[in-house]
Amino acid sequence: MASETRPSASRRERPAKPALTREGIVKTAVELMRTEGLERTTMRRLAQELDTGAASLYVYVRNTAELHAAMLDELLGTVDLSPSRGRGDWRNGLAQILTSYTEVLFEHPSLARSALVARPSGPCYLALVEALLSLLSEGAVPADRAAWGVDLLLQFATTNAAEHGTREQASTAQEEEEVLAVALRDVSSEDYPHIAAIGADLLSGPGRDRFAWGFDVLINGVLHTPRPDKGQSRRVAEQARGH
Amino acid sequence: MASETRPSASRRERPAKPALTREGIVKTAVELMRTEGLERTTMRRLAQELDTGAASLYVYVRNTAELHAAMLDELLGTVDLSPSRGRGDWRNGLAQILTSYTEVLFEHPSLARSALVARPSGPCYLALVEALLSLLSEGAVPADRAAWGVDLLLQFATTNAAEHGTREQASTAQEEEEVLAVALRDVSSEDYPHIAAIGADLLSGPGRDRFAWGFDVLINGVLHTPRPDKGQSRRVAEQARGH
DNA sequence: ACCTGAACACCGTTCAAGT
DNA sequence: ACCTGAACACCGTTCAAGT
Repeated sequence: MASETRPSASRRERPAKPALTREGIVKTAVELMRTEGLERTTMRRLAQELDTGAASLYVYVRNTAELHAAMLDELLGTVDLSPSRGRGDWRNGLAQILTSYTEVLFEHPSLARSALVARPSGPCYLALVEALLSLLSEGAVPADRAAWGVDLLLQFATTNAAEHGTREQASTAQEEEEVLAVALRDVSSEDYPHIAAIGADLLSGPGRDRFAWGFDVLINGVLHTPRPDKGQSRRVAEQARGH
Repeated sequence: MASETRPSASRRERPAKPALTREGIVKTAVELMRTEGLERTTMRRLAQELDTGAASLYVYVRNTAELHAAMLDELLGTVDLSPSRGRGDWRNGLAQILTSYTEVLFEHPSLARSALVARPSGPCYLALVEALLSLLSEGAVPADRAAWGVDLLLQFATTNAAEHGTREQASTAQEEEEVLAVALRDVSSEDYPHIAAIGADLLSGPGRDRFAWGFDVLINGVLHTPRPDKGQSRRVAEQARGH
């Protein structure tokens, strides 16, 4: 049955076994994650996809954590940073970039989780930070607050993606959310008066609204909160720079 | 050699194999995590500690995720909620509770990570939420903002614990932080002008100061940011309550 | 230098069989 | 009802041996 289009006995349509490269490994890993999820993107499974043994991967990648970091930076390359060049509406630009960032991670919550632990430092991550800083400076946010604020914004967006997000894991998550909803509804108004009074509003609203509100809270907070330790911190920073 | 104090041949000083209970399993798991870390607190290892087979645990616990959730609630029982009863300084009380929460999770970053995914709903978690809500209401924070603000505060504290935190994993984390520090220092000031200008300040300051500043940002932000969707959200909440 | 097979030391979860 | 051993289907990582 159309056997002349099948060039070899190997799986899929890969015609010949391509030479291993770090980049090829990482790209295959991202593709595998897209189709089967991070859970199934194991060294062994990935090696199988590349028609080799798991041990071969260790020539190019130190361990699983490093692989995940490289995959994350690859993924961050798809974040839309173009709003950082639109003059005028810095606040909206920030929201757009963070929304794009969230959307990218939303499809891979487990990778978002690993981003919380292993701080990325690849080129795409740096470009993202640069874009956020440029918009904050356009908004006249003092540089010292912007330095720490970027972290807060990215932490917020990353956590959001790690918490919610799609994939099969969502079924379990939704189940747990229902357990929590029931627990909140059945709460004794004697033991937990405030919870009982607020009730369902603790969980209400679509994620989009909560994200938008949380983003505004952060921006407004940064605008209203000077860094208290300016003198000391500047000294520390200058020491780190070698002054 | 003092063989009369050794009551049986079983491991440790457990004199007789105690009956399995859910509570006993969870407590043993927490103890095991304290001594060997969450990574080694596996079903098999835990069963070994309880002198039984891994399969027996599945009578009391549905799976590993549920075990982790139960362990987390057990741990949350040690968070100091007493500042919620000190009238007057609500803001400081909030900071104290969140600091205690962070400290508890700090010793177990991997559990903090799982708290980001599997929303807890145990009694100790509810008590924590209640304490935070009571202080926010003392501070005259509008109830609708408090409802969403609690989430933001807990998310912030949990993420902080998941990111930093002690244990052996810290060595890898510190290494990655150094990689990032080098990347930031060597950044091209043409490609990344803002990063180059701010430089080391992006990573400067002790975690304590960043936490305190982040907390202030959140509180100030909540105080300055009304929820935009009041009407619709209240309607949804009332529907959920059955009005 | 790169690649491999085999091994080491583990996992979570299920299930038939026992008590 | 509770507990068990054994099995199933996997893991990450290392290492001696090959090319």
